[in-house]
Amino acid sequence: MTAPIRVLLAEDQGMMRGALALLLGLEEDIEVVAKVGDGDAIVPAAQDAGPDVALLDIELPGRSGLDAAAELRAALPDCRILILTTFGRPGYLRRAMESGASGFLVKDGPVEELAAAVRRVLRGERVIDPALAAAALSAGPNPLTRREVDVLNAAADGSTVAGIAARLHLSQSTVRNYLSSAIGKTGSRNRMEAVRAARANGWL
Amino acid sequence: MTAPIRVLLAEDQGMMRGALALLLGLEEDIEVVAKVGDGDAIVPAAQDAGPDVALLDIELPGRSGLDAAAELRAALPDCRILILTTFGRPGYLRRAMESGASGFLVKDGPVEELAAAVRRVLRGERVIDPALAAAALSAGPNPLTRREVDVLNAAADGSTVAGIAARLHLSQSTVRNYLSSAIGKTGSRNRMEAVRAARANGWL
DNA sequence: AGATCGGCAGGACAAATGTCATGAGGCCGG
DNA sequence: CCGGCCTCATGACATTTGTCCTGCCGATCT
Repeated sequence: MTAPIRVLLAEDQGMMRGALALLLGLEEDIEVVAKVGDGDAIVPAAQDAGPDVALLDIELPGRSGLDAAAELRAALPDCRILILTTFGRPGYLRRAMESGASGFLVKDGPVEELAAAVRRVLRGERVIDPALAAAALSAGPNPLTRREVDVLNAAADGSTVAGIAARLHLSQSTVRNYLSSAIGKTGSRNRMEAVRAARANGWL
Repeated sequence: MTAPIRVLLAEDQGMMRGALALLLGLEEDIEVVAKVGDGDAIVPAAQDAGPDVALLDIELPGRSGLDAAAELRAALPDCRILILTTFGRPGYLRRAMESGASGFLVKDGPVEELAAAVRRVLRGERVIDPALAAAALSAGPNPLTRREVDVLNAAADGSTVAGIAARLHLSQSTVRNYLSSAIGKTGSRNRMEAVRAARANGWL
């Protein structure tokens, strides 16, 4: 028998993290060598543990799993990356692929998929839900500019135009222009809808 | 050895559901007799399987775990209810207790807590994070009226006043009054903040 | 060099939103 | 039976928001 597959697990929910770690550990050929609950801890932990596969959640405290994936790719080129997320948003899948991930799993679907995906990814295969891939392609790329994303993010918590302008060091006019164009691009009628639409597409 | 503890598991995320079921099944004295991913399926499944403990997520498709808890309490008075949720919101805890739950667990914290909580609940103990209980008490009860909650919920997706009024069969003036008072009660400056604040407190 | 795009800003205008005062009816507890 | 609360509704008002147009700058592509 060959050496077990070394897996790094990044997931913020403690119970989920523990459960997945235990499950993967039950597999004969898999060993969880690092468990992390914070996005900023991913790269250091990986450099320390040297995993073969990194299993990354997207929504994490600190930097997101997608951002961490890009850095991990640079720091440990031989480590395969498998994104594991709650939300099968088209933009997430797109960004995951651009960040050099080898696979993209949603947290629905059976647990058995997980170990199977880890093995397939290590073999060099890509693991992507075909329906999700189709959705990502048909949705097209993110139409929002950097600043539009910034402004939507700043607006997401209910800040007023003045507050957003202050936070981003912009004039109120500029903020309203960005908001207006973001609303237009998302086909919405106001910021709330725009934020929701952009979120649903994984554009934030 | 006595008969194993019969557990019903309601959780919408397939991977989480499968992982928890497997983990609980590993315990010698616990048997998962029903797995459910939809709030409306809880009571029927419970009547079918006759569990000793029901482990319920709150955010579910169909009716929420809190609503299901109340019905379950009426249908199977001997079944203990343990709420398992992502969000430790004061209002959730309060409503859980009012619905007759015996315990309230957040999905952070170690997995080992879970089996331990199941056993303790069956023994008649209450399982509640003390810090969370304190927060729930200090936060006080939900200050929003039924209609204010309705209107906030309807506003949460970015609908305009006209849309909300149509959906709730109210006049636009009434909707604006409810919004205004909800904004006042939550200490917010607009609906977005009000929705966020109410959500954070578990008032929706 | 010219065209295009993104970032930034101002002004003017219409529409939506939030506030307030006021008042009707219903229901409950003291 | 009265006071208090909730529901529902108007109208008037100030503020905020969203739209549109104009303009400037720098980067990039052709």
